Amino acid sequence: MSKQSDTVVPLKPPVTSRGRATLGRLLAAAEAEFGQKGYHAASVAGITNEAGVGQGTWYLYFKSKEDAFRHLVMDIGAGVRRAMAAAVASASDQMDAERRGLEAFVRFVHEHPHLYRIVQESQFVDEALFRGYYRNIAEGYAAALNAAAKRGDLRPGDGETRAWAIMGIGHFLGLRYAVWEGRKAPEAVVDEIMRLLAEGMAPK
Amino acid sequence: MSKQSDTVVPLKPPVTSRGRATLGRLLAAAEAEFGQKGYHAASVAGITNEAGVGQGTWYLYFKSKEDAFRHLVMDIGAGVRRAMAAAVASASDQMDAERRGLEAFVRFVHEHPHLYRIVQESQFVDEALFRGYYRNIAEGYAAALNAAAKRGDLRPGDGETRAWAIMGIGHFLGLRYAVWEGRKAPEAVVDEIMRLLAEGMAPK
DNA sequence: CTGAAACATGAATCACCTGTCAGGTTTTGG
DNA sequence: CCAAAACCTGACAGGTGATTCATGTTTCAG
Repeated sequence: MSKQSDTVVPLKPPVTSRGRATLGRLLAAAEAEFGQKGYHAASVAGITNEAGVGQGTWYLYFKSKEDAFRHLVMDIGAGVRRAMAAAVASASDQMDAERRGLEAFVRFVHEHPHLYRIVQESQFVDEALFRGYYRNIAEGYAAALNAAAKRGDLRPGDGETRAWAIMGIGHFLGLRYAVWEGRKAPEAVVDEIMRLLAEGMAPK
Repeated sequence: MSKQSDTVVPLKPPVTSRGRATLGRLLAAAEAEFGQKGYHAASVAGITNEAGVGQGTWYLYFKSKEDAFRHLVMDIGAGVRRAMAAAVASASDQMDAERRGLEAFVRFVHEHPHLYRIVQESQFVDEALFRGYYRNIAEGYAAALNAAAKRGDLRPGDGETRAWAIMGIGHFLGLRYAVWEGRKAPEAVVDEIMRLLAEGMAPK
């Protein structure tokens, strides 16, 4: 079913401005179609139709439907990491970084409403791609948490487990608010989450 | 694309034991096929073939491919809630319930490896079904957390936000260990998560 | 034992999809 | 301006898939 992700071939960029415009429309249409219908239900005909080009044009820019989908997933992953890294850069301490990261993530999802569905679908297209998406995020995150713990910015504890746990919290936060309700997370909710992350919820 | 979930018609159970056996094989085959390939890539022919029956037989038991899928999602949701409720029933206090619930969830996923993919796919088949799956779990959970806070078993705080946050943690815990590695979560990992939930990670 | 109800079949229908290709049109470098 | 390169097209070949249906076979109450 799914080919290995190392078969990805970078698409050579178009040379003319007409070509760049066409590619741009195709990418936008593909993101919308894949995001709305999922990988298998999305059709190349639907995408090219929405982009306003002939069906054959698709194959000037992508090796196949699967190839394009893979690029989309990797682009999205890179975008998430970039947005969060930027948001966290100016944090004063690690707990501040957590809040900024969480908010930046929800904001990114809000701006890329197809993100969840595309990433989720990737597991049916290429399992390695799907795992890689999360592992890439988790890896850098775990390292940051471990460094923070070492420097006393967090209580001692395993950064990897913490990273996956907080990713889970962020995932559902984004799902509920950005994806389902099309808005950013209410401040009270982020406050409550930060309280949970900072002090837990066990009675004293 | 996706019909409303209120059109679900309960399938009338077969009368003879032969019929019940056939339905059982069909359901098992459907769960495996949908779980491995996703909704759209799974085929009725593949399912009936795996179940060892003719293609037409499928339509004696299900109104359509979509109808069967819907039933599968609802069955899985009910199973998750039942397993977790049972695990939590004997807890001594709320933090104990958290640990038991988390472990029960990962155990359930471990025993139902197709759960994640089937639930994730449901959003492309019927969005309301997908949201309902999580909302159903969250609702009861939030109520339990609020009650625990009221009785002093947890620090004061919003149960709903806590419920979604902990669901997120559980989701990624199940994904990493039960789904990806086919095992239960290591005790050290659960310990670390419980520490995070109980006391947080901010420096004192 | 028997007739009606339940259950089973797989070929056929109709719809739709990916990827290709022969034959255009548009853009660009010189 | 002009030839070469880039870009575009949409019909078509070769498939797959969901659902129906005419024709059986099996089960069971009476």
